[in-house]
Amino acid sequence: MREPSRLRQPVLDWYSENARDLPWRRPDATPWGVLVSEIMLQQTPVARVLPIWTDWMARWPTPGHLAAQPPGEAVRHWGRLGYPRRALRLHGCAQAIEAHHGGVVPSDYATLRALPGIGDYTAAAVASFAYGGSHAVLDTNVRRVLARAVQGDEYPPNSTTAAERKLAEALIPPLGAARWAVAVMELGALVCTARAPRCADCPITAQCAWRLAGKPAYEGPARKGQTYAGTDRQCRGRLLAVLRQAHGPVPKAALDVVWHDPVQRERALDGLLADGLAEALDGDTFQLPA
DNA sequence: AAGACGTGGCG
DNA sequence: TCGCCAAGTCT
Repeated sequence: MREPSRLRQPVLDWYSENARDLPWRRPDATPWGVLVSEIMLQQTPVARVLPIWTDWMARWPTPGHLAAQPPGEAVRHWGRLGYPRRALRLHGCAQAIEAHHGGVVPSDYATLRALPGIGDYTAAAVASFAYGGSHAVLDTNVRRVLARAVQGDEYPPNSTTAAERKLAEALIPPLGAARWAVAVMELGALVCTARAPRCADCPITAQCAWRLAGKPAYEGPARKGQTYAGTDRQCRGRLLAVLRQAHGPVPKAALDVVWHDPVQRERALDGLLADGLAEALDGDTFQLPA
């Protein structure tokens, strides 16, 4: 990018006019609120996160509040957000923050990155959005916008490459890195979408390499389609739903009725136990982890 | 390093 | 209808 500002300024101006009013973006949002939102937003649409986040923050307004609860309560109030191991990891974050960081969400990337469930993206996002840090924030939205606008490809590579990271870092403005990061993400989420991009509403359509090339179809390897019906994942979801709603010990018979195949059912239950999402009181009774 | 890991809405 | 996709992380 010879002139990063050719890309940045229009996106920043667009964001000023089109940013959604999300609670974790408001001035009164705490670093804890930002961290909670980022974990919840992993692979999960904003609309589904909103009500869970609101309930969660009212219930546990600080890491200390959550850390004082058994992990099963985090899993219970995670509801049907999906990927419930995130609830366990968020609980782990709260405990680590209490035990090792004085109850304060860390502000530097490396410390955040060491917390459970916090990878490259989330560490960069929390450091940027909660503390105004300057990092390359590479999520699926940003990767797609850069793939199109700069590389001229419809989609980014299947996994993040060094080239993508280098490009993202080159685009970080000297001032206002966090606002730039959230602005590109928002553009990817609202306009430069995966399926049917709204190029007519795009602030950088004039300089978008992909559009200028005539929107050539994606050529890379097919992205892995995720099946769900009939999988262990679906089975685990059914079993965990029973435990979540139970508010107490659940006899095995109550789990047996939600999945027909006993082999798969046993495997899924063992998986939940191994993951710490459930625990056995005895051989025949189960509950969320206390 | 490919695959596991939830769930539901949309085109 | 049904496959694709959503602010990824971990092993």
